Amino acid sequence: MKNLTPRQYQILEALRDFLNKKGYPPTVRDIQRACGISSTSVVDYNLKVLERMGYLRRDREVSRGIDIGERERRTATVRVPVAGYIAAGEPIPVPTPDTWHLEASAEALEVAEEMIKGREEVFALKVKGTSMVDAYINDGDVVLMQAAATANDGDMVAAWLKKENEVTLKRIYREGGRIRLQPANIQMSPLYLDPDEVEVQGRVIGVLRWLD
Amino acid sequence: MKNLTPRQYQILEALRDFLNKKGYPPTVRDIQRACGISSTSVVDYNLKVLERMGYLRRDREVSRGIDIGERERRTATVRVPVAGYIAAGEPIPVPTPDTWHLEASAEALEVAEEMIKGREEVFALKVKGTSMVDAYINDGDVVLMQAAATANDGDMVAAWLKKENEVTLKRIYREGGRIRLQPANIQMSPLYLDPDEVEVQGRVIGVLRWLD
DNA sequence: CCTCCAATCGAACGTGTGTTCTGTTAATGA
DNA sequence: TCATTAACAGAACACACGTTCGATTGGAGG
Repeated sequence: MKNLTPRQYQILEALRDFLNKKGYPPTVRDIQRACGISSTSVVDYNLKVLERMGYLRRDREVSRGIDIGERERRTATVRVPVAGYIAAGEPIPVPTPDTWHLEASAEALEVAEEMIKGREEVFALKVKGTSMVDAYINDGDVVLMQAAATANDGDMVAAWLKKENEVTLKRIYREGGRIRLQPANIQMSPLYLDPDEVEVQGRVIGVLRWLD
Repeated sequence: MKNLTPRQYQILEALRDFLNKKGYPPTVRDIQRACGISSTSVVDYNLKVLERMGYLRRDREVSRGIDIGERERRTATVRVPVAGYIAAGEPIPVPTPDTWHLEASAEALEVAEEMIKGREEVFALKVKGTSMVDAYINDGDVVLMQAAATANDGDMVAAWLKKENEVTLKRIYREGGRIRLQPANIQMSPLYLDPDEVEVQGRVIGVLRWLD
């Protein structure tokens, strides 16, 4: 996304503040006052820029006719079930459609919408052990996954290596009749395997780490 | 709560509809049109009644100054300013109270409350380069920091090494008159330094990583 | 019959508010 | 050096919009 100028950011902040506090959008002059701008035309000018950039929607000739996207107004957070642990020596516990909504008792995680970006069937796994360090993932980290049996070239996936009896997180590439698994750590060498030796268990969306 | 007359119910419905559709509240005349009422004063009259009954809040003399209480703003999510980049060769740009809500952060990040846990003065930095790999942090990751000039033993901190002219992320321990900086990677050896060679720039709260 | 009052209507008033127009300034590039 | 453009200032315009006021209607209660 494009960078905002300080003024644009300032106006967006003022907009959100006003909306939060009052419950309805500000007028051009409300924004002008909040930002210490000396002319309404400056506000109008920047609002037009922000609209062109997609940060908001305006209705012309309408007082307070500013609409910040739904995304920003509502709870931008999603509950993600924690399906279990991910470790080197065992396949990851991918939730099935049956178990998917039975997660009431199980653990869940509150994740910002920004992390998920509207994806469905997302779950989380806690990393056990240090076998993922070549993906810069440490013991105790949380991995966000999307259930998927297939993946596109370049996707970071959880791959079950049947022969080695081991799960690993690597970027996947199809090359000729083989599959290349590329570690995030570029100093490490890729793995070349036959398609029937690898089973994609899910796509890796992101990584979360807490430090206390 | 008391029963609504058909007219009041009708007006409330029109209000919600408009708000959902447009993103901002309607004017008196918008409601009038939507309800097929022939006078604005009728709308005004009924809005006053509804306000007295607590169904909404109005700001007088303000166009579209209607606030339905329904928009509950439970912030299970927190906006965190992105202060800039963190790289090996330069100190991190810690926001000062002046720049906190201003130009320094042209960007912001939506983060789940769970990540912050109520902490104040939290900001984010984008990692540039691979100098933090010994903390399992890769190029492009986002580090959540809490502004702090001091730290407790065991805290993960952003430490500015004056002699080396370099910032690093390590756990800090005071041992005797010296300071031990312990990499997250236990295979790497700790650094021992004099207190005046180290400047704590902030505490590391967490790490975020997106994979696309 | 009457009064009382909630609910509505139509019109008018004053100002809040989006918009536009004319300039000015600073930065950029040919 | 001049032309171009983004960003801003100040003033003015037109009308959208909240408010108010007088009048009417219809029902409830005496």
